[in-house]
Amino acid sequence: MTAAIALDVGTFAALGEPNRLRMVELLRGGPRAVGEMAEALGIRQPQVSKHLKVLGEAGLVSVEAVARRRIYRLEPAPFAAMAHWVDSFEALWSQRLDAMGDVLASLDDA
Amino acid sequence: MTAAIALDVGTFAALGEPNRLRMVELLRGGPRAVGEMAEALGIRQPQVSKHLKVLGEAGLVSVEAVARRRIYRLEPAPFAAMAHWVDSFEALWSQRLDAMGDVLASLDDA
DNA sequence: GTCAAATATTCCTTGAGGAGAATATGTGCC
DNA sequence: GGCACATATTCTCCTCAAGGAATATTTGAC
Repeated sequence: MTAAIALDVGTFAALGEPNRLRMVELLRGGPRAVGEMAEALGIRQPQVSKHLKVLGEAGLVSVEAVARRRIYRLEPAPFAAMAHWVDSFEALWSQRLDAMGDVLASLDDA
Repeated sequence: MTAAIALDVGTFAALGEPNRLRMVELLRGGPRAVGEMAEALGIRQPQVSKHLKVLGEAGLVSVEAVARRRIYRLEPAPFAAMAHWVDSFEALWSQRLDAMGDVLASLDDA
């Protein structure tokens, strides 16, 4: 029995800041060094480091030192936890999607 | 082709507050009036109303007036958007889960 | 060891947001 | 119309977090 990974509020709090969400979207394309992210996002390096610290404390990213650069990558666990959590809300929209299906069908007919 | 519902940072920001997350978890069990939520969570009514306002502005809840009470319920759309978004990260952990599968298998053996 | 590149940390200022208390608004009841 | 219940709004205080600028730290190159 896989103990469901607990979802932390901190995950949402960390992602609830625009620049941090952008950073996560960027890291979605693969690991990056701090400087690359700063340039790609048009944010000053210190801010990037600070946001990475927050993301790290939330467990969303991990670091690997390569030469004098630090490569950050997304950490799967919190995302898996989020997926599990939000999927448990599926009952919320599944019934409504039935009704919405009719609407979409009628649109397809047009 | 279903136009993917855009995920808003505000969704995370709204859920990134402990009491608001608790309120969402509570509403997960069905629609509730303000007073019920206040009592169930041990939060004063004005705070509940304020948090509901934030949740409403983020599109996470909707209201229905019944007599002199206001029934709040979860709104499916943002949760569906979150589910879609977080699922797009699946590639992140799917490979690692292969490796993790071996670990889990070895644990099962023990 | 010295210098330069890459990143982290500190200090400061400012603004946003949450809690508490009081009050306003709305709505049904008689 | 007046009253009581349910909810929303306002105000104040306070804490925290984000951005900017400067600086410290680490590490590689020579």
